[in-house]
Order: sequence, then structure tokens, then C-alpha cells
Amino acid sequence: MRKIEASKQLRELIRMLERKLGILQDSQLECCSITMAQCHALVEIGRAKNISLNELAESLNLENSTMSRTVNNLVTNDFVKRDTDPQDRRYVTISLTEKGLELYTDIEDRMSQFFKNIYSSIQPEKREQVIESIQILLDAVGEEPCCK
Amino acid sequence: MRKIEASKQLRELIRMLERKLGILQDSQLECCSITMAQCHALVEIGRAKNISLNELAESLNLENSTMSRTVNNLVTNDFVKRDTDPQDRRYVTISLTEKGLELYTDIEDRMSQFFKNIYSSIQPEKREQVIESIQILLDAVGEEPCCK
DNA sequence: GAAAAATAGTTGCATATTCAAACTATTACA
DNA sequence: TGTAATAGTTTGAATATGCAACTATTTTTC
Repeated sequence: MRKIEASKQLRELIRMLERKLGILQDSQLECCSITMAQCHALVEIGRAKNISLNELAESLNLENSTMSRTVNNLVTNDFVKRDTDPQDRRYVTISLTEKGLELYTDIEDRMSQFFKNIYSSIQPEKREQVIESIQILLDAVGEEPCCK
Repeated sequence: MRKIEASKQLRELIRMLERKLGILQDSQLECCSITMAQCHALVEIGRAKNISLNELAESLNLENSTMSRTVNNLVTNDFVKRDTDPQDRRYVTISLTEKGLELYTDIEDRMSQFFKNIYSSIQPEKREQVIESIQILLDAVGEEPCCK
């Protein structure tokens, strides 16, 4: 029964971690001035410099239609722009506007600071272990096709 | 620059973990037959046996109004019921119906299995370390008031 | 003990998110 | 050239969310 207890503990810990990371309250606004969905998209676009709708939807695990709407909202707020790819006019190239880049940079800075603080508050001798462990957990989760 | 690199790594790992755990795609349906929001509420109610709206909202980090509506949906689908607390008629006691209990049990079973599988696929000699590390991470995150 | 304040929830309003399905436009291919 | 495949958009319908205004009940205050 040892294993069952431990896996339960794992579940609870991850459940709490989800909560703590504020993922649950996928609320309207996140730390910054846009919604979570838009924030995730913005960060993804910022990292890629430019990206197609398909790729963006893929990377965020969303339907194209959902993605298109979220991009709409970002375009409306002048954070990103759409350009037809001249090579293959079926594709749309999504990239940050100047205003979007500003926000992106701001988000990246905040997130960096956030994780720097977290990292700092871990006992130095445990830091390596924590990093390694998340990687291990990540691999373990990766093999599991969720509860479907 | 060592620390910065490591905290970046930490950020990326957590980012990926979020994705992997399917938290990002807070989609309509989760593993079971209800929405994520409803599932979270259902599990919380099931664990508490009975709980007030306030407590429920608090535990899920949601507005009372949002919570009230989610509970509405659960009530409509006959998963939970509301009862006025006779002690203090301002309060509402929320609890599972028979049908709700069934679903709750099902969800708990699936989740248990899911995490059991994850746990099993971690190398035995690393298991303890992973559990400990998440706890450490949790504590570290706990001290950080997000990026607000 | 009555008026005021506090507390628990609900409802109205506006917006965002999500998926599925139908649709348009463009390119590949047979 | 006509058909199939691919990339995106639009529409429809349901849910989610926060804020603000509101009702009902209990507690506090004078």
C-alpha cells in the first residue's frame, strides 16, 4: 500500500501546485493587462518572432477557430498583426506590433523575476534536485495519455 | 549568471509541466463528462461533503458570482444540491446528489489511476526525491505573491 | 429594541473562451 | 483542368468570468 499512498501524495502536491501557480483561476486578467489566453498567445508569438495560426494553435493545444478569435482580440488591441505569407498565400504570419513587443518584454521580465524569486527561496543545496525532479516528472507525465 | 540560467530553466520546466498536465487547454470538457470548472467544484464539494458557497469560491479562488453560476450548472445537471442552512439562513449548504457522488467517485478513481501510472513510471530510486522536490517548490511558490 | 452595518448569495451585464461545423481562399496533385 | 488537401475565418451555442447592483438574513451599535 506504500505506492498508493505515495501516488496520492503526488496527486495532492500537483493539485496544490496548480492552485498556487494560479493556473486554476484562469481568470479574466492575469498579472498583466490582458487575459490568460491572450497572454499565452502573446508569449508564444513573441518567442517565435513570427508564427502561423496553425503552429500557434498547435503549440497551445487549441482549435484553429479558437486561436483565430484570440488572435482577433490581440489584433483589435494592437498587440499583434497578421500578414499573408507571400510564398503561400494560404498562410498567415502573426507577429508582434511595437505595442505588443513592449507588453511581451514586460511579461517576460515579470515572469523572469517571479521565477528568480522562487528559485532563490529554494535552499541552495536542493536547487539542482528540484530542477531534476521536475524534469523527471515531466517525462513521466509525458508517457501518460491523460485519463482518456 | 548561473542563477539566472537555472531560474530560466525552472520557468521553462514549469511552463511545460502546465502544458503537459493539460491545464492550459482549460477546454470545455475534461477527462470526464463535465467542464473543468465544474469538475474542480465537484471534486471540492465531494471532498468537503458539504460546503458553503463562500468556502467553495474561496478554495477555488473564484468570485462568489462565478461560483454561484457554476453551482447552478451542477444543480441543473443534478450533480449537486443546495440547501439553506437552518442555523444561519444566509448560508447555503452545497452537497453532492447520488448522481454527483457517482461522478465524483469516478473522477477520483481516474485521477488516482492517472497519478499511480505517473508515479510508477518514475524510476524507483528517484520517487522520493520527486515528491520532496515538489513540496519544496510548493513552499517556494507559496512565499511569492505572484507577479503583482 | 430599532436602525445601521456586515455577511452570504444571486442576478444583470458585458466580454472572453471554447469547440464544432460550415465556409472561403489558396495550393498541390492526378 | 478538376479534385483534393491545406490554412484560416466565420458562425452558432454553451460556459466562464468579474464587477456591480440587489435581496435576504444576521450582527452590531446606540
